[in-house]
Amino acid sequence: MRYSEMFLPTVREVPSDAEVISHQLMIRSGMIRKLTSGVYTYLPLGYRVIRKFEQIVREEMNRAGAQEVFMPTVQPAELWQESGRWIHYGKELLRFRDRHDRECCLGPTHEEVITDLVRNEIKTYRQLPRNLYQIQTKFRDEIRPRFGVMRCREFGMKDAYSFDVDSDGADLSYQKMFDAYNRIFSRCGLKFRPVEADTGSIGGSFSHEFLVVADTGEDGMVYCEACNYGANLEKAEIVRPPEPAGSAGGKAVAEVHTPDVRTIEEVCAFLGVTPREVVKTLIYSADGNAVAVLIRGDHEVNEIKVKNLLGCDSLEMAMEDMILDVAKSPRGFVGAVGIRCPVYADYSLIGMADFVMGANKEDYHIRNVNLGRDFTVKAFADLRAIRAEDPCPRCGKVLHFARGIEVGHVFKLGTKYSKAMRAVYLDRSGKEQLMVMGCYGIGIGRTVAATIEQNNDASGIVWPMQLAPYQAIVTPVNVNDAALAEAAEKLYAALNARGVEAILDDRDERAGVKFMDADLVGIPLRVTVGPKRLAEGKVEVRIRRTGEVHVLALAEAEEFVVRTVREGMKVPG
RNA sequence: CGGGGCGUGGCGCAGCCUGGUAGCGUAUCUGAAUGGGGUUCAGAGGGUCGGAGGUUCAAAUCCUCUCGCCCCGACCA
Repeated sequence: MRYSEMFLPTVREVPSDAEVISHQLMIRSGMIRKLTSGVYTYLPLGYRVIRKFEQIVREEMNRAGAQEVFMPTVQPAELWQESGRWIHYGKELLRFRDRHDRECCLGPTHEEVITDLVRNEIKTYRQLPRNLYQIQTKFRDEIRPRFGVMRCREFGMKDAYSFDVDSDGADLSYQKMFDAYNRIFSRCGLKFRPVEADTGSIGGSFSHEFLVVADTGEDGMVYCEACNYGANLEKAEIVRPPEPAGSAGGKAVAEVHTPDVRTIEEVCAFLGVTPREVVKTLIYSADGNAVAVLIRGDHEVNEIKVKNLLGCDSLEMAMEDMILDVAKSPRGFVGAVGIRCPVYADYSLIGMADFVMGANKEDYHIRNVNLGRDFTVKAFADLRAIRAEDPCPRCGKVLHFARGIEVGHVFKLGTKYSKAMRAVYLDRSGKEQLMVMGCYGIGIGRTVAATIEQNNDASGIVWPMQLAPYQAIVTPVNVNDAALAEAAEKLYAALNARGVEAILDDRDERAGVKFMDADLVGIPLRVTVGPKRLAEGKVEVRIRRTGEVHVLALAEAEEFVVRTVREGMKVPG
């Protein structure tokens, strides 16, 4: 492509509303433009990268035995009512009515549609397993879109759905997708980790997220280099500590007047104790019912764990009136002794004795509280957020913390949707069985953005060869010099003929401008055709990533570019 | 939705407090020179100051409402 004819508006200045590097660079390099909050247009350069990534995804999905379909964006409410998600999905589901006043939504995901298709068409175990995927636009009415294409409302997603006869089969399908995802992200040259994750609103029995390691990522993860355990912070397990040998504690309970002392810090300062000797009592409203969660003073609650333990749809900190109702005391003085709601204790309570707690009485705390003697709990569970000093739950070694961008998520759904929507088949004995499902997503635009997040420098984007919108750019230093123009033109034609996706920067611009644009846009190889070198029949090939420059005769330069591109495009066996 | 901030030529900003009819940089167009890391000079075009209403002789500036966008929390590919 000739640069002079391209629709490639690069911008020199950093856009004021772009926070993260990938967002800034996607705008500056002319990849995207915003239409409205969380909704973007891909310009030619950006769309080329998208298509390159989609191609990788298709190749790997097909290799893993999945077949491509294409489902609608507009979906009828009935299907969502059937699965139960018309109610449970929440406001991210964009709903509207058509002219006949029928309720519809824009698909934020396609479990309902695919399950409907498959239940209608697949009748026997002979037709299973099947894995169907699509690359399609999703709409999720995010509360707060941000970071450009990273978290937007309308976005491209690859979603695959597997259907198996039983749980073992589903595990196999899951593993195939897991492996395919590893290949996909590896081919993009990404540093990433698959980690155990919460299943959220999709549901199912377990899941893994693929997180691209980046400080700007919205997710936290822990991982263990010794045993390869990895988990999202939301999910990261904490092992149950051993029961203490003897029964410690046993001092008499003592009520203490603690006027206006509410927070853990205030309590500790006032009573001269450490947070490890204090137990926090947090009241939550779980689907409208009060529950108390006990946790050691120096720990934080992981609400997702609480939510999963209770199996509720909504969980929020209780309002003041609910607290007064169950604890007979305002926030800050709540304790478990005599409280009138179910009490759950984090594992950290095991082995604690003679601790401090709210007295359920305004301006009072109590000392020397002991679990079992002074109150009982409904259950002990892992309810707190993991911390740096916690050991790996699998092998006990040191855990590492990192941030990441969730680019993919694989779920073992089990029979959640097949049950709700009656997706059944006949087994060998002619008996009806529920299909066992899995679903597997990859954020297309988000992966591209994550790639930029990991591959950039002060001058701009540094594309890995497999995703580069163009692989090489031929830059005559001055197009008004006939010899330079001609040599560049010939080299450009030769590269194209040999399958290299090249740009000829034939603009009547100064060399500096062309270099800046080529670097910003991130083309992996640049061939500079200048007067001094050309007098000797030579040109320079510069490698964007390393800055390395090779001075080569024209024919050698052509060979070098072709070879480098082919190597970069190699697909791992 | 709660909290914070911003809307002024394409982009980045100043002007607003203390009303007097819009400016800087950059980009764009024309001409000339230049030609290996965003070159230089000369000239030109481009803004109902987010929108509506109000106060005033006079509003980008003050007041009210409204819309949009960004950042911090709950969502997730």
